[in-house]
Amino acid sequence: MVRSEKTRQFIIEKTASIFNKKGYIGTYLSDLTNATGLTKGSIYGNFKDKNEVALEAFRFNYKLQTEKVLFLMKKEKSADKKLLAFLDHYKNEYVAIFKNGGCAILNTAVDSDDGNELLKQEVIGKIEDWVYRVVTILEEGIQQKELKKINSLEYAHRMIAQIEGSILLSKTLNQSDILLKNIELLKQDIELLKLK
Amino acid sequence: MVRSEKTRQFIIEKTASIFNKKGYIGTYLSDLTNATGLTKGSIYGNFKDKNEVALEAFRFNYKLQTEKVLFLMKKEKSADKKLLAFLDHYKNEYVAIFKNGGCAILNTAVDSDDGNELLKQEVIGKIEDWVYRVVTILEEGIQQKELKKINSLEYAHRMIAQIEGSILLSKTLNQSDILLKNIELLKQDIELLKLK
DNA sequence: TTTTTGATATACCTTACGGTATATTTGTGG
DNA sequence: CCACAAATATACCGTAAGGTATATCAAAAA
Repeated sequence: MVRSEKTRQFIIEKTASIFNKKGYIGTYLSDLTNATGLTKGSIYGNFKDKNEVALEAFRFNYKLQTEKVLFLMKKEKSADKKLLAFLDHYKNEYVAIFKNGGCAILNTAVDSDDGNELLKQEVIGKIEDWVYRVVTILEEGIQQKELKKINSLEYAHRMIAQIEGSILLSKTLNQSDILLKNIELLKQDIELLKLK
Repeated sequence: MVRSEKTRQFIIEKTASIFNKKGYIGTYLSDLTNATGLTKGSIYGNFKDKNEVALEAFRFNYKLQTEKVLFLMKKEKSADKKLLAFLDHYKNEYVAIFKNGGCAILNTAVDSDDGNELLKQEVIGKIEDWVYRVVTILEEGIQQKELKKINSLEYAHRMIAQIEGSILLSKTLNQSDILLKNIELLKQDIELLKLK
């Protein structure tokens, strides 16, 4: 019981970045055995199929990227501080994110857009979570008279789009300043949202 | 001479959207033969390998997406009109783009980020072209006293990031209004740039 | 019309993919 | 410390991937 759960976790940890870099089809079982040092038998003893590994790998990558920032955001009390903490996260963590293959949501969304329906639904859910989280912060900020009245859903969509697009450009062109500058601009936007 | 060029073009046309949807590794030779009705022998008589087909397919997809809008932009004289025409393009063509598998730059950038170096260099070049084009329009507009003075490279990066991110969100969530709204916001930004 | 050349199809090769049945090993409760 | 259950490794399967050598066919030149 304990042993199998450990191996399962071990496999996920060791293969998550590979899935993020090479995608579902591009990651072969041989990649999984090489990365873990385990055999196919062992992997299939812990997972139903490659799809299940890929799904858990995505969940792991997502958690890896969000756990820290969610903690930091919870510590902040005001809406603007929460949002600024969120944006700062990319400034502080983009090197690690890039080393891990880039934003898991971006990669998996594109990768699963044709074909892997399970993975696609999972990534849709995560994006919706993300949008919901930003919207909630904005709404609370508006209600607390901390922020100007805006359409918070539209604002969230725009912000997230800009972040994802910036990651794409920065990573592809290998120019981290694009991401850093755009994050800075988003932070300025937040400042302009503040009431007092 | 003429015949082979025709077949080559035929193969590219028939397979371009498949590559855009399924990616390089995910598109099999069987997809190519099925889509064209030709045999592997015929395909390999016209292309060195799958990589070459993928490269030409990307070039075709890129051209398909940009040819029309470049023509429309050239017709406009002022910088702001050129940029608005460019933005309107997404409003008018997103259905066709989505049907073709989405933005070829976005898909190919993510797809080739690990592994396919040739394709990656090609997509980098196209993004740089795109950035350069926007920067040139902005610079000319500034020089002609049509637009306010801004850092045109940063402006271009932000604009492109927002477009790509919006396409990603819209396509993944199947909510075209996200793209449409963000294009509208970008158009408003352009209006604010105008001196007149 | 025949010849020749370029284009396409056929048949085949090697490799390795995802997956599974079975044997072996390892850790743990009695 | 032994027996048993759970976990891992071994050995194998069918399929299809990318690619190629060769045969056939079609079109244009002689």
